[in-house]
Amino acid sequence: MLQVSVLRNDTAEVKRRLAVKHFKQPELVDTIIQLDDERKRLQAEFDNTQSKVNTASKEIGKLMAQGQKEAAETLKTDVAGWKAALEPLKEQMARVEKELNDTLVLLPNLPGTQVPEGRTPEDNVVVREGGVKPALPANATPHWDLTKKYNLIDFELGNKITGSGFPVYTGQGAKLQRALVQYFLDYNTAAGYKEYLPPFMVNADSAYATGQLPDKEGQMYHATEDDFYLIPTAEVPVTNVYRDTILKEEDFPVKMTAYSPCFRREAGSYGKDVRGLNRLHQFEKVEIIQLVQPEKSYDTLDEMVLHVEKLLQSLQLPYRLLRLCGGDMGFASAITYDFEVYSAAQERWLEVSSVSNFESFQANRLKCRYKDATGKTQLVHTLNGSSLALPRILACLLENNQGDEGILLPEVLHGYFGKKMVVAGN
RNA sequence: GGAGAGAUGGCAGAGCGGUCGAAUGCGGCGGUCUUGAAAACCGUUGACUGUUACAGGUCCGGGGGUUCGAAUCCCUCUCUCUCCGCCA
Repeated sequence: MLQVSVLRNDTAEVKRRLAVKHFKQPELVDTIIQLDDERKRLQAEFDNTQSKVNTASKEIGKLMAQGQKEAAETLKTDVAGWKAALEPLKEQMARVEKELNDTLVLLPNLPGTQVPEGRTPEDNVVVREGGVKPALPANATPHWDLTKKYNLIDFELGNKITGSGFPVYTGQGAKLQRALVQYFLDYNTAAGYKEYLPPFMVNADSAYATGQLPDKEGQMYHATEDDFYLIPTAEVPVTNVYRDTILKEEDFPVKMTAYSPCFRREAGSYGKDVRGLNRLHQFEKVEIIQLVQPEKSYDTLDEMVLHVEKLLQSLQLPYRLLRLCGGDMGFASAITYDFEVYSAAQERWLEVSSVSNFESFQANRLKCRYKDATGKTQLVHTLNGSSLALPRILACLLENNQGDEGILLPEVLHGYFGKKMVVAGN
């Protein structure tokens, strides 16, 4: 959520930047400022009256102590009049504040100046590519056949137990998942990220604080009996570690990493996008999160991008780095980089990581602040990224490394997996 | 699930319905002293809102009520702790 002060400071610039995100209702900016003016006016009026009540109440106390009953009674009559005036003011304030807040949450974060114009994924900018695409024979096997051939994943069994999009990993497949999670976590903690194992369900306050509510309500599974939401990413519970806190300078940088399963309803998805491991309702992911001072957040963003890039390099997968255009970015993000890996048998790029700087947008809802050197409290900047989402990494590892003997894994995984190759059998 | 106790400032811990945004201790910050440090002593130290600045307003787990006035009384919800039961 943006701060009203930002909107007031340079209204025209705010509208220009909202246009980059293809925000349809720039007039809401003016509405918000008007509502905020109204809020202040009502607050001032309310405060003045309340002040009279408070002063008079103290006076009554003194008069009672001195035994001046009748003077006290007179004052009580005055107070009753002021209090009657407070009631409608209170109602108006509540109404205006709700409307202000409801409108404010409709505004997406402002895109940074580096964000390219554009509407669709085609408008994203390729920053750089790395790795080497493997030379596979024309009849290379897609991962959904490889998982069957090597008995790694049983999609039909998942259908029976739960439904489509809930695969069951078996044998070598399950072990490879575990190996990847462990490798990613070790890689992150070695870089100074503190490991968390968070709850996989959150309450509405937490979902609201990171921006899943009210924007993406329909994308989360909701346990209505207890009003809990299954997390769509570890970002939600882990970022909420610092909800309602005030940090000190020496607490920075706050670096956190967490593994979690992620649950997404993915309403509206279909076709080749959902084939095999491409898009699931439950998948595994390891996330990295940082909270930093505002002036450091763009350096931190670069650092996180590099961190993920090196991880991909260590897996020896061909990848590319994209800077997302305004139309393809998330609601809360000021700038987002995506990493895609090349799925050689499908001959398409698959997104495996998304690294974003939210600036103070999330922190404002989180109420996560810090005291700067001058003693002033101000909002922190939050950033996060995937390192990494497992299913598509797995898909690429299988497809790109397939051979007659089996699937040769990158060296970094040999220790974690216990052997070099995925081979036929169970 | 049953019975009881509790929720106060960074922490610990007081708080008769009015003079309580809140004693005291610890911690933090500033100073005196010291070659430096420690100790001791003095001062200072919550958040939000609002104002050019002051003033003012709100906040003692959340919500509601009684009262001229609530941290203090009543209702309710949530959470924590102790005991019992059940349980991976």
